[in-house]
Amino acid sequence: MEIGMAVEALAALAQGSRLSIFRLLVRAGKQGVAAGALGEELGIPPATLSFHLKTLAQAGLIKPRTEGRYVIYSADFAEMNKLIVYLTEHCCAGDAAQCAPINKC
Amino acid sequence: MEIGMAVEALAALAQGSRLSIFRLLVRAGKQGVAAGALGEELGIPPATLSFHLKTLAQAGLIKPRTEGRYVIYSADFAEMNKLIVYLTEHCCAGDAAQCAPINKC
DNA sequence: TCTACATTTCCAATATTATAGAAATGTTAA
DNA sequence: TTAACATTTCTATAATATTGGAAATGTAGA
Repeated sequence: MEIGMAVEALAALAQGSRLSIFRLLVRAGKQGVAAGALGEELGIPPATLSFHLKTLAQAGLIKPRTEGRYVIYSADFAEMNKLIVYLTEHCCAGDAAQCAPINKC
Repeated sequence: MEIGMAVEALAALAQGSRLSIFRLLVRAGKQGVAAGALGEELGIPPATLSFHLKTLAQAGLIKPRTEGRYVIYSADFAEMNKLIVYLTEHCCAGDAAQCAPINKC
């Protein structure tokens, strides 16, 4: 990952509604959740929701797929992991003893 | 971690200069780096640097300590790990088989 | 086709954030 | 105690992001 993409992903997550959307999708797993259900669950009006979903998708953190008239979004776990690696890499100049371990998802 | 702090930490990292500062401090480990050295290394003028360092410190991601007339900043690895846990927790509703593993720092 | 429904796009108002020069604060060494 | 240095605060300007109503687009079923 290069810095521009990392900044974009972090900016996408750095907003309350979007962070809630993303965490809900992380919890949901690969099967994903329809846009409408997200808006219902989180109390976000359609136009605002669409804006936030677009922002997260543009950042690569979530992926839409169409099923009939529904658009179903799911978290991109590989992209999430790339972001985490980007944040933590070269930690403590390689001296792992200085660093706390990170749990798996 | 609760959502307000997570948003604040992500917002702190969602900016090119600050992300570069943080990654440099992650690489440096516990010993940290003086403010001036960070500005020198990254080409950021003093007032701008101070603004960004304050933002990162306020978010809990870095900690300052004073040594003579230098202020030395270091990454807070525990806080970084809390943020990562917050992002990834409850992944795939507990079905770990769906999830890619996350590397240690 | 017509109607209902899901989602997105358009738009304008509002709020937040980044930038860096100049001045202020605090520390060290001569 | 004076001069040099490190860092922060003050300030104004410029740039960017958030919000949601209304209208548009696309899909499904009667």
